[in-house]
Amino acid sequence: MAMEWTEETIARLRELWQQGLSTAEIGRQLSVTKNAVVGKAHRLGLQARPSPIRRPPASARAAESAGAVAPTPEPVAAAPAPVASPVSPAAPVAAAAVAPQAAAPVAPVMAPVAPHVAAAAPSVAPVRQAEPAPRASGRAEPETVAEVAPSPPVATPSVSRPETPRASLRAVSSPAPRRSGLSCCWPLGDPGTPGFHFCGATPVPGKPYCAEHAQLAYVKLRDRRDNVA
DNA sequence: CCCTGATTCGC
DNA sequence: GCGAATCAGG
Repeated sequence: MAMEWTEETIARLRELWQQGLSTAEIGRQLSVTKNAVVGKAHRLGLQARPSPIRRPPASARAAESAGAVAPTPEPVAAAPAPVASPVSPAAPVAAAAVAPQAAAPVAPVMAPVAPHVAAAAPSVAPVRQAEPAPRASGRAEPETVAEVAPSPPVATPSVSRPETPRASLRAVSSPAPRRSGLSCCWPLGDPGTPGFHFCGATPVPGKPYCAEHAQLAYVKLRDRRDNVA
């Protein structure tokens, strides 16, 4: 079954994507695979993030496998093309925001809406709710940044919810790019069931959620490998 | 191994 | 349009 990309879902995708969450993380929150997220992001024309890899152009591989003839490599007027880095002209910002997983040395903190540029800068708030165990296990915590997660209003209606009532941190002054402007896209109910719907309340400016759900949405939690869905 | 994101291509 | 499969780098 193909995912039904509703306006709300797309809004969430956009929001999460822009927050700099990994595709996999976004996928978890949306209950789709990272592939779906990436694929959709592309189709939506969302700005590509610094890719860890570079792949040879399709044309190159196609030509190579298609008989290895390649009589006319460059159809256009020469122009050796400087190539260099495939990075977009908007480099300054993007470049500064690489490696989200190499971010915060210790406690990830909040930074709810901060563009992942800010997230990459460990210099943010000193963290008051210091997490005792940095999970010291060899490698550094990949899950950093501002991990936001809907306390599973989605899914798992039949199972219990071991939710820790640890809500805090509300997103306040944050110059997030205004989007939404329509209705709160906080999911309510079980996706796929008749009762499922989105909140629909008036969102706070700059966020896709209403005031109440924004508080729920921007809660930091460090590991949610597989709750939800 | 784990992770990441990008692209391809059958559906 | 969708996303699994695949690729490729860290």
